[in-house]
Amino acid sequence: MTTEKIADRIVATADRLYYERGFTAVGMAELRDAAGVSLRRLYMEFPAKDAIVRAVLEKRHREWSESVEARMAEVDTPRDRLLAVYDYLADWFCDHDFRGCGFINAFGELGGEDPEVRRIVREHKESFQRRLAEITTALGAPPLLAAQLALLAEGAQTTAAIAETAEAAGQARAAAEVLIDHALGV
Amino acid sequence: MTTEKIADRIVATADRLYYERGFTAVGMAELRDAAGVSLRRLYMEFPAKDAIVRAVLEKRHREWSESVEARMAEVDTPRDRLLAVYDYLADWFCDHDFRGCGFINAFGELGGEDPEVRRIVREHKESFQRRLAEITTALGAPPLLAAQLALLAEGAQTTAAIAETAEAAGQARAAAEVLIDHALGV
DNA sequence: GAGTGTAGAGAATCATCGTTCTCATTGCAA
DNA sequence: TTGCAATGAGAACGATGATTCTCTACACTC
Repeated sequence: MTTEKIADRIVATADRLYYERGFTAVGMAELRDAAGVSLRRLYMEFPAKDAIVRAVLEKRHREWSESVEARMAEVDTPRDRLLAVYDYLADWFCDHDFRGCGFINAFGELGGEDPEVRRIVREHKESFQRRLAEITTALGAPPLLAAQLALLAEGAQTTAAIAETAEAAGQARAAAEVLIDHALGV
Repeated sequence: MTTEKIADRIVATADRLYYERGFTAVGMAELRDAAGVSLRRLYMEFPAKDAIVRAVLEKRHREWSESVEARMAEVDTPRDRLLAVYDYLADWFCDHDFRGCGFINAFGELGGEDPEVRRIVREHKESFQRRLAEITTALGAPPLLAAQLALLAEGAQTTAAIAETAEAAGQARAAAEVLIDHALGV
């Protein structure tokens, strides 16, 4: 296996473990076992645990963006593209191992001590909001709408995780429809 | 100082430290120093760190409920009571040391391993939503509205923490107005 | 086939954490 | 004053974590 493949497997394994149980709760020895590599190899691929955490967050950012983009690409109008976000959330919330937004979790757990984590999480959320703003602009709605739709998505993620139900996605979608229509003066 | 006062001071100190930096990042020795008690006294008041974490979350729940309730009591109509939530958030977000919702942070950091933390966080959020539902009912609006207003509040808290701006409160308030009016058929 | 470098397995190291223990001190009761 | 219980200060303990080191085995070069 090439060295990138190994790094990828480490990151994928770390992502799963960190997301399930938290960053601090999962040690390097457990990651080594789960990824099926030696400790030495772990430290050959990444200089320290921090670097793995960052790589995990960056991978998660790419995957989130791709998944949302794929959902949006399935529909034809800007309005439906905005609503596609909540349909994606509805599916995600049904995942057996859904445990909230990994970035919010990272922010809560590590953000107090690690400015780099804060930066990555902030950029992730900014990028999502920018994408929504592109679409609201295409709709002819103000950027305020994009910010509000983002609030609904954030709230739905934490609420679904904590309540352990998927219903927040549908509630957010319904609210989004009202806000969109109102912003368009319907 | 009486033993309850000491326990209170320990909990208040722990709350501040845990909220600022995270639960795992703050050890018992640091808490001992900051609270100005002996390690022995710490363990006389609480059997283990878990118990302090739980006491912190329970105190935070009482304070949140009281603060929101106080804001609601300042206004006269159910509609204004709902909107008072976002005014409270707007003030809170301006706090120099605001770092998001302590319950969401606890859920992200400890929820993966500690079912008791999950339970406390879930009950906190349920209680908030129940309170909103009482008011939407008084307004003659369906429970769906309460859930949607809660999503906005949750989203605003995480967004304000991550973006390090207070503007999410105003955005959520404006969205809430639209949703309330729509629910009432205005 | 001998020699060299690379990597795996896991022991060793060093720090830190939660928790308990020791012991000297203090406040108080008889 | 003497004896006793309670407490503070902090050392000790056992576990665990991140990181590094050792040593062995194997693959590849000449």
